[in-house]
Amino acid sequence: MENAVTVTVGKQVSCAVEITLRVIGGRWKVLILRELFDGVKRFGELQRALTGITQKMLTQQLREMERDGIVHRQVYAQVPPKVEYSLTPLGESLKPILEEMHRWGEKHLNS
Amino acid sequence: MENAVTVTVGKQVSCAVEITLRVIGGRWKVLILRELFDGVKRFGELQRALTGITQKMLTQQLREMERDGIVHRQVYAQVPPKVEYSLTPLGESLKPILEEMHRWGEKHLNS
DNA sequence: TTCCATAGTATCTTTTTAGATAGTACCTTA
DNA sequence: TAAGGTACTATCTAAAAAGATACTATGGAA
Repeated sequence: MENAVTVTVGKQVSCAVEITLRVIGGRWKVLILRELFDGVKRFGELQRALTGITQKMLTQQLREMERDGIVHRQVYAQVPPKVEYSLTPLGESLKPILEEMHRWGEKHLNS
Repeated sequence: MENAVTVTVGKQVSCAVEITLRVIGGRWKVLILRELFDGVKRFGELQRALTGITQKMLTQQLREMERDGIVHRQVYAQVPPKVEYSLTPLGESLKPILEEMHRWGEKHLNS
């Protein structure tokens, strides 16, 4: 958290915390992560679990998470299509953060 | 992180993690927090430290953080005005999360 | 032949978030 | 009398994120 680790300035990142925030930020990513901490899931399973998400949003978020290296996408050459999503080791390494955030959120609720 | 702690559904929060994300999310809050982990700061000091932030944004973010109970606002009845901002104990309790996020962000940079 | 399931794309609209810019109040000092 | 310093508020605009809706491909089953 020291200023020494500052990276870039301006429109860019000025603290490494911002990188993490970009990776897990937004309305859906933490919820997707929660599902995937459970294990491998298919596209449709995720969609059913995340009530309210549109296909477009789910696809878009999963693509970003893949690009960020936290989600692995496994396509099976079948019809109808089958695609499985899972966490990469980097994705798994977010778990302590999410757990801390979860505890904090609960505490905040009752205060 | 268990589904048991789920709170509300729909437009509302479905996991406690989302609460934390709301409190620290956005472009500026983590940076403001970083400044305040350093100690008490005046409005102008914060503005100078956060290169690029507008007064409106700084005021707005600080108000939200105050409403969320993580920032304390101390007004001195002087002219010209003097207002000091500091973290509440609840605000301080975010430090472990931000530290974890910082470590993760750094690791992600070099990978 | 038509329908179904799955995992998408493609557009368009709405909502949210952020930024730019100008104006305010008040006492002190020059 | 005018300017300065501090911490704002008020509008308006731009950009980003999210949402709604419709469309696609493919092979097997009815």
